Amino acid sequence: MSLRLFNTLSRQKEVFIPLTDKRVKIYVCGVTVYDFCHLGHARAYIVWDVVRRYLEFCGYNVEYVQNITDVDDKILKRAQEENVTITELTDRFIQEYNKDMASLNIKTADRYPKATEHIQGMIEIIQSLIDKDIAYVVGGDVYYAVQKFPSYGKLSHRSLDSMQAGASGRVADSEGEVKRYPFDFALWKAAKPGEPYWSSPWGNGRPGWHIECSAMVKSCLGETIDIHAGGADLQFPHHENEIAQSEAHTGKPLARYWMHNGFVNIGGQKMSKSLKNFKTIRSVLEYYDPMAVRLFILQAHYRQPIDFTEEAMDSATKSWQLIHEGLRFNLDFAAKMDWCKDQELKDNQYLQDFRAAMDDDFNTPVALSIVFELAKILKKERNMLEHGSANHLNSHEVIQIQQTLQKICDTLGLTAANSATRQSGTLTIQAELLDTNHHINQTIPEEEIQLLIAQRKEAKKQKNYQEADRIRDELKAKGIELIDQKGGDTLWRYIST
RNA sequence: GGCGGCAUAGCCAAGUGGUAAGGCAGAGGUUUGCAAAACCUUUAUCCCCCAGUUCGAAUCUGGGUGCCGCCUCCA
Repeated sequence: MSLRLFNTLSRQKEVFIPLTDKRVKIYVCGVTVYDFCHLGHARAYIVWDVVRRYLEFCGYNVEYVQNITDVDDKILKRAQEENVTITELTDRFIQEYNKDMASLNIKTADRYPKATEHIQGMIEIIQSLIDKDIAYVVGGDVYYAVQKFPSYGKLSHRSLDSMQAGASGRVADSEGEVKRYPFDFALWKAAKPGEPYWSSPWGNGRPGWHIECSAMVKSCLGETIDIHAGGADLQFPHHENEIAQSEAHTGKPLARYWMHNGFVNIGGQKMSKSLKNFKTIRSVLEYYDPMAVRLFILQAHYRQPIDFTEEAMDSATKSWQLIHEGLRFNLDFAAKMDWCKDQELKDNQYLQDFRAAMDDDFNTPVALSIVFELAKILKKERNMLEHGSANHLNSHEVIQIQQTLQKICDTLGLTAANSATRQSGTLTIQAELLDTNHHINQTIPEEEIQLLIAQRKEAKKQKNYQEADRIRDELKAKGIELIDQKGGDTLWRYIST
């Protein structure tokens, strides 16, 4: 089996063959840092994170570059509104971006080039396009003449004719039109008074939006890369224009594979800046576990739209608990099982099924069905033990299943590490695990819980069920759940959310 | 107007020619003083509608209906 992925260029699934054996160069269009990240960003970067992790799982050496747009009209506007410099503004939101990504367990890119650090590279490309008579200067602006690039439209599969016919009203009426042709786009914009600027052969100004990616791809990864990815909304015009710039400049294909992720909808409607219906990542994380968010996103295929609803998130939250319990198995039961460490993970049917799913254009919903299967086995074993029954798988089998689950979850970026969970009161729990759960409402000391449990046991013995139930209710109100075992013993744990 | 996507159980969602994965929710049972937790079992004769191709279609073809997106800053 080999990896096949959907290439926007051909609109087909293609076998993935990297430019250089065992190395993959990926460039992902990053954020414009003038505001908090929203769920759409979460989806995009989770999806590309999984693509990257899977390629690494397959043994590729992945070079992952994601740019930061730190100069553009919106940044300028926001900086003016807040009366700060653009650097102050962008530095702040880069920090916020990093926090959001870390909470979602998104691996950091190998490089985060900033637009402002690549102005010289942009100027060089623009100059070469002018020299080739593909770009033209008007006043202090420079525009790209799309009609000079014969394959313009090949990515988004549209022709200049059809766009002009359709856009009718919109195309003609832009203010102060100095372009020779409606779909020509800016490579360089002359600075208006009071705006930050860089000097250039065409006067003081700043780069257009699209040119930065052309310059940064070239500088960081080279003239042709393997995968160029981004949200579906970047397909046109952003990526189309990048292709026009880079390929006219180098004469070589910019990327072999173009991948685009679907949107996040809110109540069936696209979440967007203009509709003002977007939800920020941190506002969502106030209510939901970050891994539930990841699961919510990976439960649909990356090219399909997903609808963010409370119901879907509740479902994902509960689903995550199942996986989480599977992942926690080794932590909770390492001491109980006849645990042989350092056992090597052997290839098995689950891993093969996982590969088959992911090889088919990153079919994470199917991959997750395998995760659920594994997690259920472990959860069951765990509960058998917790409820005092004997386990029925031998430790060797359990370890293999545990490690398989761990491996697959690592590849999907699902981790138990930064996720709150229930915690059992009487079972051996490793210190490191306790550390991760300190934010759980630790309201009552353990001794007190044990005392109440003992009192309840005594009440039950005397058939004083009213008192026994009262104690049970009292603990429940404090977030503690009792588990009566078969032999008459009682365990406790925090109620899972 | 141009281009594209989607329509599968109460909800979410795979499958894309061989007789419906998975998650959530629901139901029944075992257990229990009663619960909870847990465990076991179970939940679409059918995949928007019509016609066609085929031994056979949710899956292919033609037509229809509905929803959504891109063409404008956007992940």
